[in-house]
Amino acid sequence: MLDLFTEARPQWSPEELMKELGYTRPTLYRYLKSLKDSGFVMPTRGGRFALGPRVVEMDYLSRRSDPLIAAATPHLERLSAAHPCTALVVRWYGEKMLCVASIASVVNPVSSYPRGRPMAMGRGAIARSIMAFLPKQRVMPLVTRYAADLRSVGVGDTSDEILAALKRVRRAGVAVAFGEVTPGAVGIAAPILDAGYPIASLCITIAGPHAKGELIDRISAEVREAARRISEAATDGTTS
Amino acid sequence: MLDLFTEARPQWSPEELMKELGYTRPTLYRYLKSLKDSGFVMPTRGGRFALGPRVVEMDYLSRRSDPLIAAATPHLERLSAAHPCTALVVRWYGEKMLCVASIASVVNPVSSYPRGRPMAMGRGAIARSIMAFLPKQRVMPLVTRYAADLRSVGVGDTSDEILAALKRVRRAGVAVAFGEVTPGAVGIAAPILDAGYPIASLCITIAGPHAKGELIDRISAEVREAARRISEAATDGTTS
DNA sequence: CCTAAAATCTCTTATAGTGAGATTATGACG
DNA sequence: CGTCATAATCTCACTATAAGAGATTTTAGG
Repeated sequence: MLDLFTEARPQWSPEELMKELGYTRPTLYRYLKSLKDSGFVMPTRGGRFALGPRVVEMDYLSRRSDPLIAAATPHLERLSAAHPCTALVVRWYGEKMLCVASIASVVNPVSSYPRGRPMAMGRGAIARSIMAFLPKQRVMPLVTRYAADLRSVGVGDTSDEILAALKRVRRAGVAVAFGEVTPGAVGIAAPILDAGYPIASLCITIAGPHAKGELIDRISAEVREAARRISEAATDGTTS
Repeated sequence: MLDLFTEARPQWSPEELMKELGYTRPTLYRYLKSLKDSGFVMPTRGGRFALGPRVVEMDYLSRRSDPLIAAATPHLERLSAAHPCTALVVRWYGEKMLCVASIASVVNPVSSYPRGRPMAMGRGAIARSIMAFLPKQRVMPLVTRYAADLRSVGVGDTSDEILAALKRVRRAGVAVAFGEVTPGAVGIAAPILDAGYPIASLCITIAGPHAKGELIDRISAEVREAARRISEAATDGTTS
């Protein structure tokens, strides 16, 4: 039932939920009461329901306890102060990627990445920086699944070409993408690793006019170094 | 099971969960798999589990679709720009209060209120601004339940005294609290109403040295007016 | 106060879950 | 690569809980 609450449709009436889920009235009300009592949904105006306070609370708990966020925040602050950009960390959950922390140093950033925003796997520097470090058997299914996207943004036309491109990213330790997600924006991302396995990516996204040749090299080096330090800190912190 | 993930204990191993919940291994693993598949929990280092991406995603959905946040954000920006403070909106969920939006204009605010942080009901300007506008039959149980807190912060020693103090808040349209939640901090809060019923509170919390007599009056007027406008905008928006 | 709609209750019938014990999968170590 | 200990899953008999039709109660609006 909770999956029905989306960006496109954040509120549902009991009648609508009954129809959509195929339950009778007593059953639907029993589920609704259960979700209400636990705080996952709450009534809103007009007799409808929306996601409730428990969701807000749980995200707070998640955010407060994530060692990755603790380790990354100083770097996000530093990078966003040094460049007119948005600095963000995106976690890789094995099947999806979500932004978990972001700081913007420009008022109306060319790209907006609040926490919780999903990211597309087939395009952009973030996705590529993660794919480049996945083991062969984990990356092959993703390459196959997102082949069309990868082709359309010019990564490569065949699996071999795509894997060669990923190998170059792996060697460089950083991925750079021009306008793949947001027209006019440059994305520069490096993976955050846990024992060599990518769990997240640190990215700077900056408006095209600000980012040229030598500056991209400089930012790339800063992002790669910051990602390396976050990798160390986030995994050390958990171990101790 | 999800209630076990707290600020004090954000990670649990399957063995610990088995003991705490009293389930056998197959049952515990079946629940764990179900929560993993739906994204509510995720594995972390050392074979333990923490709250997962679904939580982060759902909070994003909640935040994006909340008309109260859309209506309040410009006011939070304006108020925090005008004073060296933290401006925040706290939602009242009938049994608990959570901060849902906050903007700080000082680097190390005397009080920190990120989204999702729970608030105490028995003390502070926010709680009082909400209680003052609740119908008699809703506020009486709260007055009884939090009598000790209300006494300890000087609101009143008896129910009658407490109700009289709440009546004054209601007449003023704003509650002011000195150091009740955070020593040295002044809180100034006004309720956000939906058809006369309080659903949230707009608050400014500011360091004591910055907040004296005439300035408190001025800020009070600004907060009251902003809360009134948010009340209008948030309920109009939902209706249309 | 009345009425329509929202919400809950009762109880028969249907469906799903728990856990003991067995088995398989995985990871660490030599 | 093989071994071993632990993590994780499977099977199935027994137990527990849920769904929904129809009735009833509660709530909200006029």
